Amino acid sequence: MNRHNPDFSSILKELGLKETPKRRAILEILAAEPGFLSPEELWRTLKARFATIGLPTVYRNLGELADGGVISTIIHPNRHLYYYFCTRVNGHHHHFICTSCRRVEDIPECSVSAMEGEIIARNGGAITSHIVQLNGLCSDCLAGVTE
Amino acid sequence: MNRHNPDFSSILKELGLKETPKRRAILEILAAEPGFLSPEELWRTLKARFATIGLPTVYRNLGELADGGVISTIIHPNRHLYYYFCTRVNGHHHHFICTSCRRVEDIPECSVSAMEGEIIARNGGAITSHIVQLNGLCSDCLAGVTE
DNA sequence: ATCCTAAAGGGAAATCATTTCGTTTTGCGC
DNA sequence: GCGCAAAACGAAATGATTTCCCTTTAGGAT
Ligand SMILES: [Mn+2]
Ligand SMILES: [Mn+2]
Ligand SMILES: [Zn+2]
Ligand SMILES: [Zn+2]
Repeated sequence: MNRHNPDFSSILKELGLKETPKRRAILEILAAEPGFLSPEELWRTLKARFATIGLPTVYRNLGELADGGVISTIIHPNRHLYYYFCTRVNGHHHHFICTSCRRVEDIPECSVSAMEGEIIARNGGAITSHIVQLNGLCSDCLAGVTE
Repeated sequence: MNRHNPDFSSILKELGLKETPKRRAILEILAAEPGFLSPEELWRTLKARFATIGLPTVYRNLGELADGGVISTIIHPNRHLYYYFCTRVNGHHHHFICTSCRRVEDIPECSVSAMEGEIIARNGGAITSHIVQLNGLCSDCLAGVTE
């Protein structure tokens, strides 16, 4: 039930998604991966396990799982899609991504929620969502650079 | 020199960009716009002023100006490009965007910089940049919805 | 165990925002 | 004014992502 042993059956059931071999494989691969993956990279890994699997299947599943909050998207300067296994049910949090090795680390505290109140008080309106992502070098990559 | 009367000549000179009529028009249109624009929308406006202007010219200029920090990009769920006039020289800050009318408002305080220190202390590594964007409804759109 | 049906997958093709390319024009320092 | 690098043109290419239509499958009901 932790990051490397989540209960995929329950997760999919709650989302109303059928538990198919490919869907499960997508979750397994993502959950085992310390960094974010592109749909195409995931597809290459999947093709080693399945005789036939289409790229549209990968896109479709990633989209559904992201909508369901089981995986999260990464914002990349190249504006391509990247996904990371991180369920929303772990509570609201954000991510630090290493631009060198792609590793993703959780940032448990959310800096925005604390100030939402005063922002609304000042500007009016309503905040429905927010995006926070820290980019940089993880400790390993930083050590490699400065070594 | 405020938002609606910036010194485009100086800005472009500092960036080492020539002051062409089209480049100036792009800045003027963006600076007069309260919300974010797509390259294509900007192009349509520009075509009213110039007999010929290519979409690649718009993309190229937007890219250069964003690289130079004169305009900033908006993160949109549809993953298309949107730009907003907001110079980096105004100091580090972030934006609240109205998902209904596209209005952009500055958020002067940065919630992330305060916590960067402890994040690094905990995880190691180095933070090189961060993304923060608040999405919601501006006061006008909220009033319209609830009226 | 078999049926049934909506959901899922396959694969080829389309989409279309964005970029590239080769050529022509233009800003601007001298 | 000259010269040249930067800028703009426009047609064409690119390629990540989506659409389409047909086939297969998961899983609840009989
Ligand atoms: Mn996470
Ligand atoms: Mn701003
Ligand atoms: Zn948050
Ligand atoms: Zn900030």
